[in-house]
Amino acid sequence: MSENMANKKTIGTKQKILKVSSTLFSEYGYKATSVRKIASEVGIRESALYNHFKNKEEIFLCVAKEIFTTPFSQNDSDIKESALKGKAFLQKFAMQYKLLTFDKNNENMFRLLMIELFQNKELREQFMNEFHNENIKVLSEAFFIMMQNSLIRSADPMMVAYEFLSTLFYIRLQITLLRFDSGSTTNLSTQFEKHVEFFWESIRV
Amino acid sequence: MSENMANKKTIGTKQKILKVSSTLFSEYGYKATSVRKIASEVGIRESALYNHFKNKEEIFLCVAKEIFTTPFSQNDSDIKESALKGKAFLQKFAMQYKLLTFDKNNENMFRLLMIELFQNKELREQFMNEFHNENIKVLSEAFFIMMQNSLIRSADPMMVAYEFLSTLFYIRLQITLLRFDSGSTTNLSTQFEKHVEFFWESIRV
DNA sequence: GTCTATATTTGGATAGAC
DNA sequence: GTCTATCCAAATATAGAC
Repeated sequence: MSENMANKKTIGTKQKILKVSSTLFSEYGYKATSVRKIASEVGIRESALYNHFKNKEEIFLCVAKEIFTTPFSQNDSDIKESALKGKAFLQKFAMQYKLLTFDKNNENMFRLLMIELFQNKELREQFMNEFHNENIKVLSEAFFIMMQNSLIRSADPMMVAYEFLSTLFYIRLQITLLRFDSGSTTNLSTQFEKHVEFFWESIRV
Repeated sequence: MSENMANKKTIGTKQKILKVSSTLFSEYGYKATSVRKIASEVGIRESALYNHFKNKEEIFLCVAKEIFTTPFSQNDSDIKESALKGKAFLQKFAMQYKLLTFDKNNENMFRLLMIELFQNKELREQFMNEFHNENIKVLSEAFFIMMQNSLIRSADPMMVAYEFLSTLFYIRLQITLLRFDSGSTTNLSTQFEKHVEFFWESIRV
């Protein structure tokens, strides 16, 4: 409780290191981010960093841990209920996805994920498990329920989930790319909604 | 003509540098690939590299140039003809995409693109233009023709193209990720075909 | 916990002999 | 064109004073 405020200096520094590192790693990647730059932006000397972290990699792992901590899923009973709403469920799901896309912190973590995806085997596995499989699971359960209730045409629920998710991912990637260059995303920002519209027309009975 | 064979040593070395660099860059990215490693794998000293390229960046640019040189498009008359075939056109397009996904050289270039996408503004622009827009253009023209001929339901052709392309991209990314870890892609390898099946059912009248 | 100073490694690049 | 030798800069990390 009082740990948060107790010796603010220590905790503050460690948190500041993580915040700065998070920004730098997600902008330049692991290799191109030097501890020098981190220390400099935090406002301390490099040697002082090592009072808080064993080495550069430990800082990175600490930052990377947050990539997949975004709670995003709904519990099972929630799904069953939501799925019965058909299109509204898809809208809700897509809106959550859109929210993450435009959330500053999630945006950074998504970029970091993309940058390090082919450099880090563990990230690849987490991407597959927690990013892909987790979403597929939720979605295919929902689509299964919709099929049972004849809201949508009959098909492999996993396949439908895959189709729905892949486009969400692609939209997110494109938006993140544009925002990285401070480009306008006005055209793309409605893409999530359009996707739901198109997709619902594609599957409804 | 005889340039290919004339002084094979010189040309051979330059080509070998590019080949080795291509592999290393697409595995570790620009920053994490050292000229030392390149020279070592080529079998020459670092200093000898500089007889062929001005510096490391020039090597990279030379390699990166090949990312978007994959001929993939068909000419316009071809499209009009193919589009009339409806589903067969989609199958053909998806098969070309699949071929690129599993082609060793294209696979490397795709990985390099993904690794450097957020590190290199020019690559981002090329990705948007030559990778995304080019495909969207071809596809939306085809879908437009299909709509005119009442082969598919009426909708925004660009939107339909976007939906079709995004899933292809996602499949490619997943397969490339799995293959990087020497994982099995048997489940995913039929995903392209399944995608076409599902998508055609979604849009046909 | 932070600083100065320093050790050590790695990486990009050049000069000049052969 | 390639080699040896060398330089210089940048980066990770540690030791010890304050």
